Amino acid sequence: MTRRHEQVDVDRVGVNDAVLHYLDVIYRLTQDGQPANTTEIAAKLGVTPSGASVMLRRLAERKLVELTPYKGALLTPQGRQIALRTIRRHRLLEMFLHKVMGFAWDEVDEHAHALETVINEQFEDRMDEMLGHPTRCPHGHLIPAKDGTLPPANDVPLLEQPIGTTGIIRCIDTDNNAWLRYFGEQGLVPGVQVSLREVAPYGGPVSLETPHGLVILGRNLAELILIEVMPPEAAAQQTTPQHIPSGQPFSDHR
Amino acid sequence: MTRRHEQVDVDRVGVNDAVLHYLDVIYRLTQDGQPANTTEIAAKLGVTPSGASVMLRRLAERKLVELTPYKGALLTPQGRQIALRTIRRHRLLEMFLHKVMGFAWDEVDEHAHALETVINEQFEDRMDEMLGHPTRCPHGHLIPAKDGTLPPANDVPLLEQPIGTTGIIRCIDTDNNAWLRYFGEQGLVPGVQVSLREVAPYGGPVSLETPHGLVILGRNLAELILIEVMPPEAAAQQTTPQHIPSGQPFSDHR
DNA sequence: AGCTAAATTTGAATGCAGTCAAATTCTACG
DNA sequence: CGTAGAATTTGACTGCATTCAAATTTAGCT
Repeated sequence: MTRRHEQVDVDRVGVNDAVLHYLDVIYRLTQDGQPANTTEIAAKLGVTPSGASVMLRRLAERKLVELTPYKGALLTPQGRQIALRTIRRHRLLEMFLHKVMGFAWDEVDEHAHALETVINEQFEDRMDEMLGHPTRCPHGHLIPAKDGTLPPANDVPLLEQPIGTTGIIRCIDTDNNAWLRYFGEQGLVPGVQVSLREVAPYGGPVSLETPHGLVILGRNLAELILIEVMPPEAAAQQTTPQHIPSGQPFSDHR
Repeated sequence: MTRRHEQVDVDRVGVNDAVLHYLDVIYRLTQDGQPANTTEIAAKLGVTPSGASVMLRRLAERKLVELTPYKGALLTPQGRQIALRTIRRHRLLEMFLHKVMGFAWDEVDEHAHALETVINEQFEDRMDEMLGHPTRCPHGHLIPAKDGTLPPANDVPLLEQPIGTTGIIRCIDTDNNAWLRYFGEQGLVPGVQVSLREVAPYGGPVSLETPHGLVILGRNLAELILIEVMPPEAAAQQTTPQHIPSGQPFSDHR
């Protein structure tokens, strides 16, 4: 009966599936620093705004969110801690589903979502161990450490770089599975080297050079690519990708 | 939106976590053909008998159990189908947790229980495939096939055999984790060859010969061992086990 | 500043799984 | 065969997440 010293006493009554999903969604919506508004939260969770409103009040009573009525919700440090734990589990699960079980990267989110609130610490740790303590999910999002800190990263949006920039794709920042599948088909996955060739004006398409050839992407998709910029010298010589994760990491199934 | 042709339309509204756990428990309690009584069901689920009583009425309304008030509950064919699906998922999960993730056989039930109502068909199929379509869980219980049939088996209780009988352990029929751990320590796991040496009278201890030597077990534990009897000729020569699953299938962890 | 439209909250209600206490039914035994 | 004690069900209630409809607040525009 000794109390384990986790950061937050998550086992306290009242932190259940629903609460975890709310905190998860609020975390994602507040990453820009702005409070998450009720309608957005409701939409992400597939409930009505009135339902979300009621639930937000409950979360505020439990000191998991800081709620300014009619304005929006931010996470308290406690709420953030719990959210980060769920997100850690979600992303570890995605990695596990992809690397160990061979699910495609556009399939893992659905499964991980169902499992993230159900697995326990032992399961979490075992996945982490099996995967060699990964720092990113298959899409490239950072996996929070157990203490709630995020590993360092210097990802920048590809489209915010000057023409001619070369870098390694670090993240495809979307949860749209159809788009993910398309990115995969184009060879645009984390670890692959890309160079920004051309950006057509007035929201027009974007030309990228990849090891597999030239790729033309709509602006909306290209915006989702985050890279780590390579210094020009390094960019000049190296042309092979080092990693090639993809929708199909193994060979024998699906 | 085409409707998949599963046996039972489980996706119909009203089959949720709680229902699945009830059906699972009722299935186990009615395997002897006798109706499961309310108090037993309640105890297995950790709820009060009154709560279970109410839920049983609901399950009867949904035609998942056949309820005779004050007598007990049996599963309808529909209910059995759904229960078997959950049990299949539970046992596949146990196998997965043990073989793929390296959990000890006394740890897998807890995790599998949490996950069994959450995973979907795709996940189930993927595990099945990865494991090579196993027919038994780590403890030796049969894994129902997708169509709800049980694979053939000729397991018999070791203690119902005459002294001198030799066989292969097929199942350790308990969900008591402490006992499972002890069985594992004694080398009494599915696949291992045992011979029944001696049964002390008046409920006394039982002596077994295993590849690792002589084991003395209490009657209550020995009763849980199911074997497949070997013909005497075969029993005479072969002394090495062929399988050796155990709490620790891998070498590099835990 | 006023007004309208959108966002948000409130209030009343629902469905579900559970509790407790009281009433009912069953069963086994003298 | 009657009755005590156990098992079971019923009834009234709770907590939670949800819904819908109505009320309220906010924000944008002229």
